[in-house]
Amino acid sequence: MSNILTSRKQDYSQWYNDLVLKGGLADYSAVRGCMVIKPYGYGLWENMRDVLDRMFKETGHQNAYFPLFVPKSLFEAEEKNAEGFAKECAVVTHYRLKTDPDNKGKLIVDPAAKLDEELVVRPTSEAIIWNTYKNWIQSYRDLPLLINQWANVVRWEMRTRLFLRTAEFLWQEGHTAHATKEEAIAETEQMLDVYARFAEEYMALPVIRGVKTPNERFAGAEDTYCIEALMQDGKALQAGTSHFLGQNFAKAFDVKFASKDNTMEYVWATSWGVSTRLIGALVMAHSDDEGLVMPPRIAPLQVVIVPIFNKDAEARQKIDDKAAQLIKELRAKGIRVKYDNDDSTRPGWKFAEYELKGVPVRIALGARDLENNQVEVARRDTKEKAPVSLDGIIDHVAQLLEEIQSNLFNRALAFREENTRSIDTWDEFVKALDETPGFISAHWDGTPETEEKIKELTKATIRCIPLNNKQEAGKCILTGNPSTQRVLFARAY
RNA sequence: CGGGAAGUAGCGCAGGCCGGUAGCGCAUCUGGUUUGGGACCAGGGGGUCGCAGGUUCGAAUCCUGUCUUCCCGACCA
Repeated sequence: MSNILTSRKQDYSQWYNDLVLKGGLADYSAVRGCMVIKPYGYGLWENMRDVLDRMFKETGHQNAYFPLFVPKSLFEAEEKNAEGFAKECAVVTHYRLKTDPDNKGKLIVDPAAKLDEELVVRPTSEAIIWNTYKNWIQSYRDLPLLINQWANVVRWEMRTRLFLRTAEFLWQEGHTAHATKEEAIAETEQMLDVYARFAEEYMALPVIRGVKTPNERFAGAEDTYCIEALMQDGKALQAGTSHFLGQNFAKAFDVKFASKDNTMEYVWATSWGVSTRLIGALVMAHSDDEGLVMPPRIAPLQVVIVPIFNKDAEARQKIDDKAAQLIKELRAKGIRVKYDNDDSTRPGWKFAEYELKGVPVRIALGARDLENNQVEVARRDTKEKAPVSLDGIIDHVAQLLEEIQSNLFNRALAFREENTRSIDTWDEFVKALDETPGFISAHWDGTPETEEKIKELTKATIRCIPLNNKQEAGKCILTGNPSTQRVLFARAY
């Protein structure tokens, strides 16, 4: 194990890679652009998934599963959606291999096994799902249809980065059908709210809720809502999206229902998703030069107990016994705890290792502590250490976990506020992007052309128009044309 | 897909120009001493040098192709 992490200042990208790889979240694989999610990273994803899944169910959704493959003819049915994803689709053209007659021990694609119709590996599942919904929806009584699926999808990206952009990723995608436009919009907003609450309350990640401009909209949507977060290098990251799809998919797949008035109407649709990209957001939002920093509520491991042994076997037994008791009591409180009594590494090594992994609370337990009826408690977020009496230690730890959770959120929020600037001139805008990156709140004349031009000139995009945005008259940062509100710009992942 | 860099033991690297028995540090294994911030001593194991061709008596080294990764662009959650 190499002990050296690249610092954020030195090379932010390398720091991120180091954390993901050395922190044991993921590994590269033999497949281009695809990563292996390791147990620690997958444990984190499981915790995130479990919370989200509960929130989805609490809002009336059910899980289902649809096929990985989408026949090309279905995929192309909704034109804009198909066009938007066409460039990055993996396509299955054959269903069989055979041994190579010219090269023993090797396989070739059997030309005789060509599919009549190619299968697209789903980059998103609207097509296959709406083709199915057609059969499930006849009457207004079948609505609303509220379905979520946990799945993998494939997008053949040109440039990949662990968790942030991989060719295959895990996500959930909700797909709902409604009788009215208003109800569908309410669903879109409700799910955005679920995502925002999840990000803020569980990931300790403050997010801006907003609406995308037409340029940045999901292919096939009428409106795309999003949550946007700010990373420590001042770049924005889209952490989740919720789309109001109008009747686009209903029309493309002919999904109609008989209303109460006995008229045939197209249903109104939404879709919404978050992915393993959230893990990338988590890493970049909270971690430091010592390693990962996990928010307690979703940390795979919340507390680690490190024994400090010495030669005295009797003292050792006492430490083991006390640790066993602490674990029992912490687990009774629902706290995820591990006792690391591996004798092949010394305490200092373990301290560094669990800091790298971002375990929120570390308890060191030695003979000296037991004599004083105390333990040493260290918190990962501030790296503070303090002796704590064994009387009431369980409550102390439980409370400390909550404190760390809110501290991480407050810290990230303060960072975002420090790095959100209101700017009114083009020169300052350009200068800020290079010198003090972050969110920039600025006026925009509302045209796609201007947005495109700004992107060309600065690589900054409009991250969103914040919900409940204050209306104020102003002049567009680029063109000087009149504007009615500020929008949020940033360079983004 | 364009530009740059790289692939040699689990990890990090040297060797390559000038072809001739594959090396170093960490990790690992065994034994011992240790344990309050990445321990120490002694001994051992592990690599067809990314892959495929070619040149050669002989290739990690020279040539061609190919795959993968990283960084910078274009694309994107």
